[in-house]
Amino acid sequence: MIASVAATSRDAGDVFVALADPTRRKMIEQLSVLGPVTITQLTEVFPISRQAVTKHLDTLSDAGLVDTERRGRERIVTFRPEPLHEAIDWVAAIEARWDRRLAALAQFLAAEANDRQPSTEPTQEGISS
Amino acid sequence: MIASVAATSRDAGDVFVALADPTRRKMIEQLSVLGPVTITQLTEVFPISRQAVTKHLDTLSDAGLVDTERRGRERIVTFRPEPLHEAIDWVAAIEARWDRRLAALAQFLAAEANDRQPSTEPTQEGISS
DNA sequence: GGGATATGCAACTCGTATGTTGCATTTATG
DNA sequence: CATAAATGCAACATACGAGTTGCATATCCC
Repeated sequence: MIASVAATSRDAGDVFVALADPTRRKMIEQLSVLGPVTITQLTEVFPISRQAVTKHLDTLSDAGLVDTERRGRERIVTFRPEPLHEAIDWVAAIEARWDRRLAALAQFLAAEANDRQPSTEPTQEGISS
Repeated sequence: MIASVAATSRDAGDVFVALADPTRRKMIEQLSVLGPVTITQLTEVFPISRQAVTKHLDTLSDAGLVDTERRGRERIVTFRPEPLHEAIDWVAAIEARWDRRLAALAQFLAAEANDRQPSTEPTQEGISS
């Protein structure tokens, strides 16, 4: 099951890059409320040129966060929330590792307090150089 | 309740900026597994100079994702997962808005299908220009 | 004390992200 | 059909991020 990886081969990092810019975050906020809008309509909301908006949309598109569709002479931009899960998954994995490490450390300390022969050492308490 | 805002006044955007760089994400992954390490120890893991590592740590520190503490001639770097929640909260808020909008749209369409007098319109179906 | 180790500070290069402006192209419309 | 509207394409300016190197400072250890 290779599924869930788009054809244009995005990267989880692309989502973070897309979210790193405040203007793009505001764009996503707008799109999540307004629903599908035109590039020109979206430009009216921001104090930057239409071309700047288009570039931001390109970045959001690379991250899979927006989907565009030509309709006559205008282009409809639609928000796509799915890639946000990739970001959340990464964050969740980090927190899981951290919690696991803390648990292992707590267990190690408890074992050391009871006994003087710790059988199960935590993965690593810092690097032993 | 102004609480939970650090003294150095971070921004939720700082977290996204910190996570936007692949090297910094790998640093966080390392820190979440290794636990507190020295700058020099952390540098040994990456193919970049110590100064480059320090700059990344500064960015992570600005985001509140790491905490450093001087110990003798060395500096101990510790991972701080708390700010990650700010990022998750932002994402969750966006998804909530989107879902709310979809629900309102579905309700609107259902009402229009049954009756010809939609009483409760969705917030907005695109911009009516 | 003196050398080795760990870090801090500053200047510099290089690439690219952000934004602009000008012009061309396509489509809708009176 | 002629014009306005919406967008695409390309060149340009500017700022900042990522990384490097050189040197200074502080601390540990023999």
